[in-house]
Amino acid sequence: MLKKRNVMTIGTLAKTAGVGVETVRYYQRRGLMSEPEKPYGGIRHYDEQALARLHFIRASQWLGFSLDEIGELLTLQDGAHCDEARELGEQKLTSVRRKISHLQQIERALNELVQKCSAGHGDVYCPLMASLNDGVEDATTDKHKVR
Amino acid sequence: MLKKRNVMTIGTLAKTAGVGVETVRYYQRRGLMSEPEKPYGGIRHYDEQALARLHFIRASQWLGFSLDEIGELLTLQDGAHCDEARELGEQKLTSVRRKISHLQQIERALNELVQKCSAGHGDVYCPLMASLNDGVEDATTDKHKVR
DNA sequence: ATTGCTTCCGTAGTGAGGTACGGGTTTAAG
DNA sequence: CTTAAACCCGTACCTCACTACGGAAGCAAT
Repeated sequence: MLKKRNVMTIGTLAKTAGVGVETVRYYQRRGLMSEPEKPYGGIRHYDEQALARLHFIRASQWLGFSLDEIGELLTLQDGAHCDEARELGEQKLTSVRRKISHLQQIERALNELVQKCSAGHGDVYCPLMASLNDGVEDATTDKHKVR
Repeated sequence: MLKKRNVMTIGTLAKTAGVGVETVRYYQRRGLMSEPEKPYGGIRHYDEQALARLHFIRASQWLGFSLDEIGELLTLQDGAHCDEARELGEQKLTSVRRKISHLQQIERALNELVQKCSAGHGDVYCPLMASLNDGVEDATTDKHKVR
């Protein structure tokens, strides 16, 4: 007797993977997961592959890939496209590094402003506000778009 | 004769500040800028204060403040609320630091994966893909929500 | 058999920060 | 005087990743 191992409903699948039912359905609509055929009049069941797919998606998301990019990664699943996968990884790495250095600039500027505020100053005057009014002295004088 | 210095239309104002006209109008709707009274049947004009306000908003945004937070900062404009402003700055600083360290974890994980891919490996197998399938070994074994 | 939780399915709403559209008025240039 | 820009205004739409809603039907326990 073949025990169909770990057959799950969508609810169980979602809970096991730590996502919401709606999220699974959303991934299906996005084409990131397939919808299993449903036995006539009944309820779809999901197996470990579906669970693995969900894990794949969440792991990729954690690395900063968007759902569109994850769709692309999924087409490289067979392991025969390592170069393409690495390329995507490298692009993401570059963008992560850009974000880090942008945030570090902000960190420096903000830290300086907060320090100045903390160092008690005499009168009715706030260094932080003053800087916001005059333009924050961007540490590297490097103009960045906000978005 | 008083020369009303630098009276601008919304278009000039926007261009000078480097934002779109629609953006200025959007800030007005959000209550971050006031709409000057318009001379009967005519076109509103904006002065240097409006421009300064726009600079304030962009500087604050650059530091990572949301438009809601900027609204709050703007109520502290008189310089008499330095403590509150500093408090907001410190909170933002904390959140910026959290983002940086999160991104640094990602940077480490992604870098490792990309390195492994680059180090030529024999057969049809991709270390990056394998990690996505098995779960990325999060450097600090610290579970993060993706959002 | 009745209650009550799931599932199924489509559609719509959220939040952030805008951007675009369309129709009507001004104003400046030629 | 005519035309082209620029302004006014409200409303709708955009991205991203979900999340919520509502009604019908299935399934599990009492």
